Amino acid sequence: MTMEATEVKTADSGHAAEALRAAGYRVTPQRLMIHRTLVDLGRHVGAEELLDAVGGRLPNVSLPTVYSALEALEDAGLVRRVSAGQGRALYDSRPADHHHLVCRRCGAVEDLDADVSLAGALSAAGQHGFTPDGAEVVIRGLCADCSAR
Amino acid sequence: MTMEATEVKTADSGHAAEALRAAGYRVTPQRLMIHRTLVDLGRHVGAEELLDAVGGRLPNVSLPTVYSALEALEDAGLVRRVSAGQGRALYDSRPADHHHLVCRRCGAVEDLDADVSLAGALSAAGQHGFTPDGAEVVIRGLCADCSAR
DNA sequence: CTTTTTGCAAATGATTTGCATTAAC
DNA sequence: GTTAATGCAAATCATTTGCAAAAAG
Repeated sequence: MTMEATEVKTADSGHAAEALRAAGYRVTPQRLMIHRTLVDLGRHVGAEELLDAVGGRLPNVSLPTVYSALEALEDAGLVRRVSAGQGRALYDSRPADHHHLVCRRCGAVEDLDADVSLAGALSAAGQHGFTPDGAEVVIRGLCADCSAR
Repeated sequence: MTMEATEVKTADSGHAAEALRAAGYRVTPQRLMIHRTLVDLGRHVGAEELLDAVGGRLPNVSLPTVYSALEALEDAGLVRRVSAGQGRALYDSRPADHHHLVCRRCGAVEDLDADVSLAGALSAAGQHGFTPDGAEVVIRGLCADCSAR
């Protein structure tokens, strides 16, 4: 037996709680549920959309709480904010660097797994005095749905 | 002699006018001046900042006109909108694909010229049913100014 | 017990829209 | 002349802030 059932609600809420604590944040049911819901949705969603999904699981969660939780989760390295190009920001439950496809028609953002060597770009960035945290490829165009129409 | 001086105010306003016309837009002094000002500024600016700069050259230009002109210019392929990650969008007078450095502290966006092969990423995108228009590398981190502090 | 987080309401800031007037074509 | 673009004022939308009550450590 490697996992205690007591006090552990789901496989990775323990991990999320630890990461929050490590980053100096308090662990609250709202933060855990917002994280879990984002993971379960498995796609890039905006704050309002996420609030709707959380609403069915925890009552009385407010939009400001969603924003504040996402900020804490991002700071704790559990979530990443993606600026799609449309007004609202989207949130991604995969914190590690990966590439994105951004639809110019509908604004959808999808993950793209591809092997690209960004070493050259990173070293060029360093020569500009820039200190990189991460790098990704962003491909703009039409998503499958919008291409079909 | 390859260029007529008559009716041509600056080296590329003729090009801008043609591109606008080709995209089905009317050519107005506001659109040309907004484009020219963005080119002259030579960096990534927001709509309000651009309005301020245009204000000294053409009187009574309004913010809605700046937004509408930028939309037309983008559609005509003369300008590119860059979603920095902060609230406001920034506009770039270099329409061709190129890479960006985005500062997570101050939100500044700089151009980065580096040779990166994105062929693999583009073909992976196609396999998702995605129709790419262009691709770039985005590097997040701290710009030279923010690194220094 | 102390400090952070929450929830609500209201504020902010960027961008967009409605509409009458003006300018392109 | 027709139709699109402008300028202004007002509306909209995402996100943030202020503050009292509740919860975390």
